[in-house]
Amino acid sequence: MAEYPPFAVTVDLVVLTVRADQLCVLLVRRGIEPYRGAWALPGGFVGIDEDLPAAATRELAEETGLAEPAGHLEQLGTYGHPRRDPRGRVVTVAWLALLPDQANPVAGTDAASADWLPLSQLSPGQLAFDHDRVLADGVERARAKLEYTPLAAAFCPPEFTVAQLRGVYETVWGTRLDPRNFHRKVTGTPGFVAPVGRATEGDRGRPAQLFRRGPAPLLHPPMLRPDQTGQTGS
Amino acid sequence: MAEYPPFAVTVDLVVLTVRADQLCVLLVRRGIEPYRGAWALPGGFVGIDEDLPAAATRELAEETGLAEPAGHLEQLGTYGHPRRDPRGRVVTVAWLALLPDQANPVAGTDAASADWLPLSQLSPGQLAFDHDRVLADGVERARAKLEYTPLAAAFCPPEFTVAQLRGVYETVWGTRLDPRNFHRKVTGTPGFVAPVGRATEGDRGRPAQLFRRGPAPLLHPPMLRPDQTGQTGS
DNA sequence: AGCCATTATCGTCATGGCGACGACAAAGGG
DNA sequence: CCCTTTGTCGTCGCCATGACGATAATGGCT
Repeated sequence: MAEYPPFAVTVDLVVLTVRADQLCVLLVRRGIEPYRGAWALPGGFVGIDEDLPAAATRELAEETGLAEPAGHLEQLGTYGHPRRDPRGRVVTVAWLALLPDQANPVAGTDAASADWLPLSQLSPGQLAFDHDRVLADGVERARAKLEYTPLAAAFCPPEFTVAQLRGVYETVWGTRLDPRNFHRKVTGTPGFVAPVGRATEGDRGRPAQLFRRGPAPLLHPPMLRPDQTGQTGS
Repeated sequence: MAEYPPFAVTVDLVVLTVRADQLCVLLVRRGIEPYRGAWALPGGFVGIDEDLPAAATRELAEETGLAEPAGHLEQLGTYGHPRRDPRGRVVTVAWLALLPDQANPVAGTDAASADWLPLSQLSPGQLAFDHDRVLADGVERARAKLEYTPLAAAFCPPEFTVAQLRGVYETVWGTRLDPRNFHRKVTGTPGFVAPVGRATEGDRGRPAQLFRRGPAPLLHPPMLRPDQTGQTGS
């Protein structure tokens, strides 16, 4: 194999969460060159005997301090432009993680500091390497997957209300959804959510029923995103 | 960079086409170890200065003799189990290609012979490396994408009839679709297909209108797959 | 030529999901 | 005790869809 071009292989993570009605991404501030001082997606090199999902899970645990008990992790795509890293030929396998807002301490295991940044505060060209595009692809994937999978629940704690779930959709899609129709849709789609039997207490307004993720892997029919065709004036 | 584990990076192609009412995949017979004599997905090593999409396009051109004029090519996923290749640590970026049945000569640029094989004739464990799984993922992706994209047209020549398009769906999904409802759906979804203005001649039955691919990147609403819960007699 | 098989295309009708919205239930705060 | 807030259930009309029937336009056959 020595006759073939040697590559370095890394994993990078697009870790998304919803907190305070904002879609946020986990970013680290780079402590070394290149792009020293810039924000970047968390990630690292894959060990020579390490499987790719294992590397992604390991990095996620290192950066967030949790072993993905809840949430969701899937492969997003691979990016390998010859000059994406000035140090040499690095191919990175990007992963998308959706996590509930667990107020992670995000203790930087590495020297770099990490933090949740709202997507609305990020401007293009702000991230190191090609991470702007990776992040954009991840967000796009997340938005699309909310339509036809029950993955919105990955942003919620194990038990959640219909309103919390609706809040996830509204935040990720940037739209408003009718509470009554949303309630009908969620509770009416088989396998989307499963009732716990208990209700919230202590909040404002009428207590809400608690639910868990249902067993359905896909939403049939899908959750429809409202008409996004701008045109404010009807 | 020499301090980081060296990987070999390859691209592998899942090239699908529809011919004779069969979903077929382009496979090559391996001429060297490992897996000598076994069928495998076409692919090869990525050049040290070569971009990943460029490598995929190059391999596709080498194996099929065409520069992807029609059809569709997208990244499928990356597979990198530490022992997927006995020769060493090889990470492969798999790509999915959908092509019209152009009766490609499939002149083996490499010494290996290549051919179209119907999926129905393949049994699990028949392909080299982890290509069984890569192929399964590719087919699954293709089936899913027919639902919400106009990509079925990628299996057709530049100009095609509604019936040809329906045949693609029926073959890839393994179902039957009502010709009248399908016609209404296809011609009624904006941007799915664009009428050419001419019609076929010389075939059996009434001449059919010719269409081209429309500009829509997504199908709204999606093409629904018939209830697959049918317990067939088998 | 005439009939028929074949394929393409248009219509009709009932059903079901969804958007818009009204109504009621169940809590807390003044 | 009323009012506000939030959750849940119902109703109505529209539209896309599945299940057909009907008609149009060809080729093949006798």
